[in-house]
Amino acid sequence: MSTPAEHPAPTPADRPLNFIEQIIEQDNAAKKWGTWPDGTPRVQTRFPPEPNGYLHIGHAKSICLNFGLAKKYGGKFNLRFDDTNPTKEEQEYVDSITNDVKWLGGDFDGPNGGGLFFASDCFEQMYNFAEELIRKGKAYVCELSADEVSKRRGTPQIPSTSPFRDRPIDESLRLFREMKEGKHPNGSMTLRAKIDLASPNFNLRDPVMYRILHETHPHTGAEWCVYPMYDWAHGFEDSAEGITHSICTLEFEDHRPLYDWFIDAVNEGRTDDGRGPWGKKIHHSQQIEFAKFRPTYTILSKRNLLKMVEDGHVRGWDDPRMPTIAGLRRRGYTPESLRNLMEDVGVTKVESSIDIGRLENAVRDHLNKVAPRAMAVLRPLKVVIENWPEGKVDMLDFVVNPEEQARGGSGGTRKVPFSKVLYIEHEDFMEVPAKKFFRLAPGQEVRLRWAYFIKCASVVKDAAGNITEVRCTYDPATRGGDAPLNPDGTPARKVKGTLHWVSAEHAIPAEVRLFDRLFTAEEPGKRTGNHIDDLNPNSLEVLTAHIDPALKDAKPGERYQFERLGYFCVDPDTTPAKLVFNRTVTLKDTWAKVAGKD
RNA sequence: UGGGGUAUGGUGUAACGGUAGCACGAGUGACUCUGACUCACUUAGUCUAGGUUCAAAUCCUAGUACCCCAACCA
Repeated sequence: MSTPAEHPAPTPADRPLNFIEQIIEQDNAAKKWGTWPDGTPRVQTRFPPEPNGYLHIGHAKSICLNFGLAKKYGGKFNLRFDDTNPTKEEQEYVDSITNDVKWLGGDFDGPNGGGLFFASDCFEQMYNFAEELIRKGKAYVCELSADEVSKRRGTPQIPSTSPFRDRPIDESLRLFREMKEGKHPNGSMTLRAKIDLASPNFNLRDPVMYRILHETHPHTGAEWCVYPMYDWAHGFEDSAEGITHSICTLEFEDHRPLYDWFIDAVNEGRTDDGRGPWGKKIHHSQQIEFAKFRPTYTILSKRNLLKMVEDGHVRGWDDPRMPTIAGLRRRGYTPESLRNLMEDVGVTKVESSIDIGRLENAVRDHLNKVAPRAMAVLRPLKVVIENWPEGKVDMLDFVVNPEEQARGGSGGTRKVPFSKVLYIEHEDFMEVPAKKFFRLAPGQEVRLRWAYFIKCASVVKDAAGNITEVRCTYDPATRGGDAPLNPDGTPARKVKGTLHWVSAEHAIPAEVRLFDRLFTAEEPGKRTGNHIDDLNPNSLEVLTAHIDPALKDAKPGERYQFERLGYFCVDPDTTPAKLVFNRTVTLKDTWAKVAGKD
């Protein structure tokens, strides 16, 4: 199995608090948000994706952050679809997002879960609040087209204008109702908040609250033809769900005044006890912004990811080369490794980029602990053991997880067949060995992992001079891979190199997909403005490997370490007739570094 | 140009007027039946210029660099 042991994600209590935790702890100390029935200070967070694409590694940070906070402070975490724009949203995305959030551990319906929500469930209420704002003189229907609004936008110094700004309340109310009833075409009018047309913050220059969209919505069907804009809707969704800390990314920083303005506008004239002309005050959560997760050699904008899929640069949203959660999962990443990484990079307001190598390290780290080992040869070189009897098969003990063994566990063993004809990795042999190359070479002795010491006797080449076969002898006294012992118990001789191998007649074929990064530039598109120019033409290499027969019935999603090669995950393309593996990541390769220097 | 943000080793992050620390990377070595893992050591930093102070990454002043904002997207 791919996960023999459950490794809880670390919750380092000794780690210094990040700035959001500091805010929360101050709030908790002041009981700013009240308490849960059991007396714990209330903390409620949410992850609010728009269902217009697949989730990616950047979203993973937000999910881990928001869920992590709810868990740490005994609060609740909501999953909420911010589905206010039916022109872009689809059920497929709702499904994939729900799945990905759960997979990552964003347990919105577990013990720290507040539940699953849709912004569209609040449409009725939001609409009523919008009418209230009109009646309070804080919103008006504007009949400017998008183009005209743009033209009248002004500059930082010159205010925007709208000839409809001072239209009578009754007229706005009538028109807004007509908008809702479908009496006006798309784009003919909008509801705008009456804030400040001269504000240096353009978000406050009478932002649009509602636009007309005669469109079917994945969640509400044909019920509505007016849809709320993000700024108007978002604070309400938070309010309705009782969110305490509304965490978003940095680019929303100058939307915060608007976020607050809308809630304050509704609360104007309302009272705590609800005895006033407008009723009871609504909950006003606190927006907090943090910096995105930005890995190198990666694009993350949904638009560009969608284009990669549509233009066929990858095989789909879940292509193992994609930075999507679905892609990473298929590639073999574990939720634990992603959570650990997010914990590791921390939370700040500094726009920083994360070396993509840290992702690779994170998954190596976790898989090293949990992945069972196996042997597989990617690029075979035939080895014939000259002094091995024809037809003889030796079943040797193979330790399934040496890491577990090192930690005091059994590690488990299983049998692996050894016979006269073997395959080793082609690059593990050099006819003229380089400096410090302590693998197989003429006259040189190496260990075959868990098997025997072998020594290279001769090399067979084809007409073109390519090495086709290496002939070796084995030492029967080294069975199991241990050196013969001196009388005092010390090894009689040492070999520097240990190679992985498979028995040619027993090994089974499997398709193995080797991935490299999708882009060759640290910041794709920086050079030419188009990330496609930085695509790595060699991001996928497919070959047929010879693998340990014990993996014959491996199931999609299972993860293994192919010893000395890397971590591999069984791909869903696997059928009973054909195994397919994805290489998640290679092992660290110090030799490659050394060899590369010469 | 107006508004909103952010600057600490190569990277990510701590230090909240009092010894600039941690992690990753990199380098060296040890160990090793995975050139993996593990372990040890080394490496290298407060954007600039002034000022306040016994003492400044931290406070003040003036700069500089980078990011975001003028969708009926979120």
